[in-house]
Amino acid sequence: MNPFYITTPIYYINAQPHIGHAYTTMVADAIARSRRLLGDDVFFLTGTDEHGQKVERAAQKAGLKTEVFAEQIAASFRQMCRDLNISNNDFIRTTEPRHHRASQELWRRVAASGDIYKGDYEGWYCTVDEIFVPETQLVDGKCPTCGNKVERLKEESYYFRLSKYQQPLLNFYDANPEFLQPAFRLNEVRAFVAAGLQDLSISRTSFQWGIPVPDDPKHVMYVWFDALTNYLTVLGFGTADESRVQRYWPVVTHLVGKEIVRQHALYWPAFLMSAGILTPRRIIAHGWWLMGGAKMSKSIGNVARYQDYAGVFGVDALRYFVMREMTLGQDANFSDEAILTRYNADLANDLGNVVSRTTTMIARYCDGSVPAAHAADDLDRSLEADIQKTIDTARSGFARFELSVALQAIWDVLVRGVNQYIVKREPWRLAKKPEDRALLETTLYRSADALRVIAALVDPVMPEAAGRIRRMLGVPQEQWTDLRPNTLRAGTRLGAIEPLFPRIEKNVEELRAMTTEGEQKPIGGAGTVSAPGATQAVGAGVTPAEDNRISIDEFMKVELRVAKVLEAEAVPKSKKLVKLKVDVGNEQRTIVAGIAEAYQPEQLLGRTIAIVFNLKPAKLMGIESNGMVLAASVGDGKPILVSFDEPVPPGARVR
RNA sequence: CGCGGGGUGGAGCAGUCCGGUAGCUCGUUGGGCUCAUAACCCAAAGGUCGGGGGUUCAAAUCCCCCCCCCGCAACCA
Repeated sequence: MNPFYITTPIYYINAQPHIGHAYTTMVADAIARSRRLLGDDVFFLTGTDEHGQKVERAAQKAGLKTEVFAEQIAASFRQMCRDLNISNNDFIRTTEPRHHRASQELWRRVAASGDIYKGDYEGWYCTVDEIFVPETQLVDGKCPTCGNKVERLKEESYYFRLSKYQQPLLNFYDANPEFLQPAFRLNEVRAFVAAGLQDLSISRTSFQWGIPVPDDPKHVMYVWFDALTNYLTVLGFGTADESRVQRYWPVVTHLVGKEIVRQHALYWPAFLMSAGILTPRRIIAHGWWLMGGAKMSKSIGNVARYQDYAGVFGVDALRYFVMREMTLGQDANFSDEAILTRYNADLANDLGNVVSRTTTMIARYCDGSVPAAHAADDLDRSLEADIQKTIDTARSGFARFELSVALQAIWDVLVRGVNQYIVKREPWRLAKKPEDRALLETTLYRSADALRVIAALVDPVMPEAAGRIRRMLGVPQEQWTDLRPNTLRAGTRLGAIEPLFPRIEKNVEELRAMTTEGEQKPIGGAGTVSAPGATQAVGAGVTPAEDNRISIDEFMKVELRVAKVLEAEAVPKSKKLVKLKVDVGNEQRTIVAGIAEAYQPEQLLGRTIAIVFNLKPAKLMGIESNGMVLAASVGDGKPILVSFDEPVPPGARVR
């Protein structure tokens, strides 16, 4: 058996699992299942990434010991695997002893090649994103990515000589054009590497929640050094028995989201080259699910919960939807409308119905057992050719990770093909004439045989539904290696007939109400730390998390005042900024506001607005801003200024 | 000249690497069928493939220029 090793990223435990985690995991599962059906010896890994300052702090905030906090969130990821029928062979947690051992072993091997040295690191550190932010990238002293405060850190740090690997990496990319898919991602990474690489800081002394550096335990490893190693940990790397490393590592495929391509396609091969370990065979980078064309984000509140959709449509339907709808590498839209349409059209009307009509006719006309086929005519031969063609197309589609292509082929040729075949033969008419008996039996045999093939081909994507089709037909699970037409045995007794995917007769509004239930009540379960606000309507139903509340005293520190706009002009070369001069009663001041996309400068003249009065000054595009205008931010990002119904004098306090 | 993605019938997409009658799903319209989950089957309408130029016997596809949308970064206090 050929070995095959597939991984998901290990998921960082700063958040509950959502549709993005679910997507990656379901795709990896479908790939793993397809390989098993092709006869490969598959090892499929997922897990959780649990170290870092962010986790340490989140635990403190939740009032839990870090270990307990980590255990709770990890449990919800394990639960996700159960919920989604994931067939992983192992589940790694980076806090496990085996992983500490493996990470330290990798460190030692890298150190042994002379690629680790000790230095000092001083810089601005964002604890949310766990990165040092270059001075030039700070946005008014805050993290450009997440907008949170950064901290000045100076600490002793070990460095990895990443710069040494610039040329080896470029050579590696050139020699392995298939290493990273889709191809344009490799171009991006290549461009990044070609621009020059800085050595990478790979240890921290500023927190404890991590894996100690060998022989220098006051350092813990930088989270990515530790995290990436997980893919080797589970194979027994650094133990006495590395036979599974020998077997599976050369054939590894890392499935990742596009946001972590750099870590996997750049840092990881560099670490491995340094340690004298084979670089990964293949990295597949998928796109993101967008909600209404916009990025999913907690602040907009448009994060989809996989539980809601699995609850309404079933796990198999959710799996089918995400794999059919998204083209590998591209972003795609997740919407109630789209999943409802796919469900009813593809699963209920096409697949479910063809199973229903075929089994019903066999029950009615043939007493519930599969009849024998008789002489084949052109129509039969054409169907048989289509079945063979679909088997080939689907197998190669799965092998290339093009799940949507494979599924499309199954539907275009087979599911609809069988419907066409049935309509052309009109078995209900044949059943009325005894002299047509042979043709009737042939028709029903071939239809049922096609369903057997369909069940086998959709098995990786919809294992549960495939099983139900097989039970209705009375056939066992089959490997793809010997899958071919006409192997259904005549005389097979059908099982009980049941609707495979009942139509869902709901309109989009009803559906939306069902899929947004998550906002009304906490999810429950051990892993719940804070309720992710899953809401569709922007701003609706947003409730502050329990531990985000502040006291009245804290609020009163913020001095809000009424101001009147005296002058307004666009900031040159800027897309979002407007420079305002405002009257705040007893003084005038300049404020730079990021509202140019929503307001023309002349629209602002003379307006009465609300500002934060006691904000520290900040420089934006070289202009000092003294204060901040208040505006509502809505889903599409266009701010709407706060205004007053009655005239109010500039300088009045707002509270 | 910041990096990248995208612009294909009403909607959502495939096709673009390796030129060869423009394809799929949903929707719309008309017809057929009654085994089946008011499902299924057939047919039709609907596109100058963002715009312009070039290469070619032939361009959605290759080359050049331009426009628009979306991420990221620069500029959301």
